[in-house]
Amino acid sequence: MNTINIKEIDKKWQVFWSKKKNQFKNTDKKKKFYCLEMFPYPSGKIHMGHVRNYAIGDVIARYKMMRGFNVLHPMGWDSFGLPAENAARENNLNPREWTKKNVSTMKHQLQLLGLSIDWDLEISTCEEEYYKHQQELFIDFYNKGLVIRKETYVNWDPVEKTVLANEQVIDGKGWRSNAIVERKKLYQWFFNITKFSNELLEDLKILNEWPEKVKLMQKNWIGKSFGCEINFKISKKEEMIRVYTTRPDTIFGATFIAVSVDHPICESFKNTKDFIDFKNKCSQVGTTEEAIASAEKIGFNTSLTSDHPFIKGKKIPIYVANFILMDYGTGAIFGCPAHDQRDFDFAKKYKLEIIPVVKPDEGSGEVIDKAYTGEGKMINSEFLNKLDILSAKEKIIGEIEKNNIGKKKITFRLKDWGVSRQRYWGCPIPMIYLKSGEVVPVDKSELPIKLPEDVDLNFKGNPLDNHPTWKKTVYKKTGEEATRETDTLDTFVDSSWYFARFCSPKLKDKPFDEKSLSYWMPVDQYIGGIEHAILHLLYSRFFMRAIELSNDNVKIKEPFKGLFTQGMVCHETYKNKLGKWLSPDEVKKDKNGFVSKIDGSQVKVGPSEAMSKSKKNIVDPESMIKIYGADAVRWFILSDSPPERDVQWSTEGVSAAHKFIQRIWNLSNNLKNKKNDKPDFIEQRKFLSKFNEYIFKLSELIENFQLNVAIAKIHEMTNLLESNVNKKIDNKILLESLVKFLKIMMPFSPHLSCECLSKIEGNNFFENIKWPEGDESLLEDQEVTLVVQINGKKRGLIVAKKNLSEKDVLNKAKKMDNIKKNLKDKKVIKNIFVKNKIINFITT
RNA sequence: GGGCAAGUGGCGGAAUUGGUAUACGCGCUAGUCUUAGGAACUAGUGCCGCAAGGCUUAAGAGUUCGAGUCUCUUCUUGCCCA
Repeated sequence: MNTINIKEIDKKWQVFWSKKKNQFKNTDKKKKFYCLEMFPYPSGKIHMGHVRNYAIGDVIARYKMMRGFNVLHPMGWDSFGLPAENAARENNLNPREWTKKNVSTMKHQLQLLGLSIDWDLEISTCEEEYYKHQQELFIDFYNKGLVIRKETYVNWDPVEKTVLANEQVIDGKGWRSNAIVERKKLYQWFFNITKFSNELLEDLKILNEWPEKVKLMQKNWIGKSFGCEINFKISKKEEMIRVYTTRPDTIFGATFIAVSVDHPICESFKNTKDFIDFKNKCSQVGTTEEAIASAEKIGFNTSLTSDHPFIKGKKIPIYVANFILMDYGTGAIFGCPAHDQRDFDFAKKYKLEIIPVVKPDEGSGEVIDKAYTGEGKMINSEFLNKLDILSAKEKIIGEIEKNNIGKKKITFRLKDWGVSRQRYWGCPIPMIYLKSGEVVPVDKSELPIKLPEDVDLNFKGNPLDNHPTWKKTVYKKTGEEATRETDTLDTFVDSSWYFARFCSPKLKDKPFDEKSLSYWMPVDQYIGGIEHAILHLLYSRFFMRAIELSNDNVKIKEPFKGLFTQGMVCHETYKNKLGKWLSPDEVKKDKNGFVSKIDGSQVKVGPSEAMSKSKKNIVDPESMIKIYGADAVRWFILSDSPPERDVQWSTEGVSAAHKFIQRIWNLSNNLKNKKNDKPDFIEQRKFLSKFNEYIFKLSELIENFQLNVAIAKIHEMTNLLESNVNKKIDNKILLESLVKFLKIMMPFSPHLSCECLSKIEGNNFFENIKWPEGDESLLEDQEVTLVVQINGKKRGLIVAKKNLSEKDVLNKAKKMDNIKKNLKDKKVIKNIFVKNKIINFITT
């Protein structure tokens, strides 16, 4: 036995593949396969999450290539973003330098994994060659009315001095800075994603290769709701307040009206001190639904009242309330405290009337300490009484439309996508401001609008705005002086079309070549983390539609045909006596558990959690590759758990994978040098039949993403091969099987497979590597094991040829000792026979 | 509070979709070889029992010749939304 030299072999094949530039280009242009993994942010080093993501993708890409597909498997860098700015500030260098250094480190690390990536297609979003085209797309979208500028309240992060998207606000705090978010009014650029609200929702139905879970999350995010607009007349005035509600059935329980602080009716008292104070109070709460829902409900009494549209003579007070947003619905609601928790809280606080209008099947229907939101029958509602909620809704909407005081309406929760960021390290927005106040796009010939290199990052606020000369420009059409937009684009924009750029990544004059795009798109298999289930995927779906709308030669709406979301990589956590986190490097296993390497003291082992810096439970991929080799690291991360679930990294596991690699190496060497025996044909046939079954199984498992099971089956194949080495089987057949086996392993452990195959088949083995085909005819003479049951209990097994008749099975079963014994003194009333599965005797 | 998953040995997990529960791997136990073992190999390993045998997929019920898988109830955990 000789030991495998993983370092040498890894390097040898990585160099070999990099020279074989077109390893994944197939001559058959019809069968294309675009395999894409979410590209990384160049934060410094790759982590195990990347390893898992790209190992999964590589299995799929290599498998498809072996199946004869023309495979596109590119990689790039999501390289704009705030961390570069922060790091640059700390280290006093340009974000570009920091980013470039990280890209080169991480590229090297990815290459150590032996991925089948075509590095000729590499792109980086912070390079002019990329963002130039993004600016072009921005102008195209603008010309199609898909880019709008509007003044809205934004989530203002006071530490980053920038605007955050709603989804970047977590628990009322900035997702990066963790600072409490404020509300601030600003002019912002928006992508008109709501134009496609309904389409984005409806087309989820055709994405049948997406996880149901992700589709559900998107559906909830888009949030289509049916409701109704109702005009409430302000008492003694001609003005109306238009409210939106999804519960028009509860109109008889309406005891107040609440409007947003920005509602037009506030115009008349907007300069009063009380109102200004109130408004200031409101602005301390973030703009997320969550922040608003959890904040204390406060109101401002306008002293106005409104006439209830269905109860003659009833007047209800009008409040301004902090939980009503101007950009959802109409910015006004009617409050029904009995059946909405927010309204209930509000009514309690301001001592407003609470009238129950829905009575549950049990109980009195009285609403005391909590709003009732369940099913029931209408009460206190005149002509709606006794109806259930749904019928009441229909009836009241009918009445409202008949009386001409409102109409049925569909509303979406989805809002337009604010893309302005007050930051340096992003794509400049190609718009200019004229002296007249007009805002226009720059001429396309002026692109790219480059980022300046000489910026002062220590300036709090927007560095581009602070730059002495950058924003000064000239409007090409008229020659007049103008000012540049100093905001840059949200980095989600960068990642919303990179998949399209990969189809023609070096093209100079256009974002993409339409022909290449229609050939490669959509991405056949997209792979990445579940954390991008909503935003990145939704934005990309929007972008593809926006591109289609602004380019007559593009006819693709959905960018990702298949989607797979992988789980996280976890590791046990360790704490010392003082409660301080210890890293896996700082502890070792002892007879009594884990102890500290430094002082030998006892270490408390905590639950396995997602690897994170704060818990110090990180394992560095590069050092693992150095110890165990690329194949073992890839092998282990795929072997232990289903890819969609979290996996636990363990030293034992990766070491076992390494031992397995060594075992295959030995097996391959032994079989190659084995002397030939006189074959026993029955033995041989048995082996071939079993081996053949695995070939079919493996294809199926890979197609279904059951990579952990695929690896288990490869282990079984190994056991089968090893146990047959010393049996009377023609060596040629064993060797042929070994070659097939090594090809099956290729997508998982390409270095090992290539090394072994090159030794068996010589240096040209790589020219035409195909996935082994199973033999249908061999499946026919498989042996099957039938279960013999008595009253559903297992009493014996019959190993027999496939498709044995009921009669034959029955005869065999009745001859078995255990069956004879158990059937004695009993009368068989019937038997149940399922071909190739079971025979079950039913007795009295 | 609502929605969606999931619950199988000491651990990660498998189960042809209603037909041998615990594949495969880790760990553990014993043995062989070795100067050594954190190497390799061999055997064993769900639980109870000396055995025959019995029991077992979070708990309980139901459908069925037959349930990890289907239905209902309860409990627990995770994720998303509020």
